[in-house]
Amino acid sequence: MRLSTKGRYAVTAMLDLALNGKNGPVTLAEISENQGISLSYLEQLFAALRNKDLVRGVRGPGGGYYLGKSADEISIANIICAVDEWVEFTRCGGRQNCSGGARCLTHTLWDDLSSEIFNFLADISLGDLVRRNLGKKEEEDSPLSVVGDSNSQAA
Amino acid sequence: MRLSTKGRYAVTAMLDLALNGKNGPVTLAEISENQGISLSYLEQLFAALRNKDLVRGVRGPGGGYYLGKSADEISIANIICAVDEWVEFTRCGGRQNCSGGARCLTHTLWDDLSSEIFNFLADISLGDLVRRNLGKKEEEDSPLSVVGDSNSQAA
DNA sequence: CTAAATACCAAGTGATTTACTAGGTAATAC
DNA sequence: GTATTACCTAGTAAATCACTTGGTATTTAG
Repeated sequence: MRLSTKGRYAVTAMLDLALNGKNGPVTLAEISENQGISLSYLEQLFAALRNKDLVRGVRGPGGGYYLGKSADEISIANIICAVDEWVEFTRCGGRQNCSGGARCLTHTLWDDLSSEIFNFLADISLGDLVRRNLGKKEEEDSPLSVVGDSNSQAA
Repeated sequence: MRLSTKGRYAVTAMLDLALNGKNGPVTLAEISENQGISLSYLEQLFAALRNKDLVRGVRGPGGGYYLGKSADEISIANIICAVDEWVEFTRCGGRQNCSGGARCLTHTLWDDLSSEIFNFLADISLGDLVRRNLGKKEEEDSPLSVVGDSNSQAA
């Protein structure tokens, strides 16, 4: 699993689309304005998202983008994998002199960890994030946050 | 949370160190040989790890590296944060015209998600991975894997 | 005391990625 | 028909990646 700023841009843009696309398509110009991402960069990201059927574009005036499927069917892992091409880390494709050595021991461990992270992100859907956000908007000061307090201990 | 190949190199190297460092220090030359990582690149990674007290170096013949603390006290998040400098994603540092707009809504959501991923990795220690690996070595074909089958569905 | 082994350090490098700009073409609503 | 939108291609400065080169500092073995 590769998790870079590019993936964050994509997740952020998709979140914006999910939040604002309730009635009618959302233009990339709006997302660009909302999220402060350059229009052309968004076009590149959405080309990748379109290839994976995560979004659907409509041309012409009044056009824009819809989600390609329901927000509940789109996981964060889907989004990140669409724009951040998966790169194979281990050089030994199972074969080679690597098998059996101490080298593949850690490779296997890393692969397991990698799967765990992937599954973690695959379990969170765009719909989850939207509901989470709406809940926050309405309760505002209710201490019932699903995601924990998240006072940026991730720094 | 930034998760790139650089972080994987660091985690892999630390895993190698934890597995082979039971008696006496492990040299970077050994890790380089075991894991197929260039010696000088390892030196750079270990410089960062040393700064965070995750490893301790011993010079001279018979020298090498020890873990800076017990494997149970070192989380995967610790390792990745040591080598992959944390980059702030949102441009609005809380202030600015951003607050209140639809922009910060998704920013907040991303921050929450980011925290979740961080906490997830902060909950896995090097010691966990080592025990996981030893378990696998001894049971080999027992279907009691802690991490699931992980037949690379993360691809 | 000397030589070898190791950590430690600094500079540079080609390849790739990032986020962007520029300059289009294609389809559609009005 | 014209404006608006998606869609496409090429290029680019800056950063990052993984590595090479060429050292210096410290410690052990002999």
